[in-house]
Amino acid sequence: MTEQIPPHTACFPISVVQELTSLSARQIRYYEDQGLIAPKRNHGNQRIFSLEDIDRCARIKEFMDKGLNTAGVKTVLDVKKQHEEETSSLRNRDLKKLHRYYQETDD
DNA sequence: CTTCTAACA
DNA sequence: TGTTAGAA
Repeated sequence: MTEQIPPHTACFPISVVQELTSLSARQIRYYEDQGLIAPKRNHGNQRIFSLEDIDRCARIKEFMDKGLNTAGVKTVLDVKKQHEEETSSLRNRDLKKLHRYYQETDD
């Protein structure tokens, strides 16, 4: 009865996002129009957000409050994503090095 | 009652 | 961005 909710599974209505992010429904829908978020829809065409979507909304709000427009937010988010991809690929290289090291060492 | 879209006093 | 009308 204490199962956790996978961050990527969408199951929250816009009202929950409003309470958790202090954003208005208007702003949340605007973010979607601008391509900043892509929440799923249920059979009634209502938006359903995942924890990742909500977290993204909160981060978008931070930048918007700092005066960035939607284009600026897109850029920042893209740069941040690229940085994460780079660091992960670097970790993979380190893992490959370790893998080689142990293959050469253990015999 | 809640959410959606579209439009504008 | 807020708000509102009308539909779902």
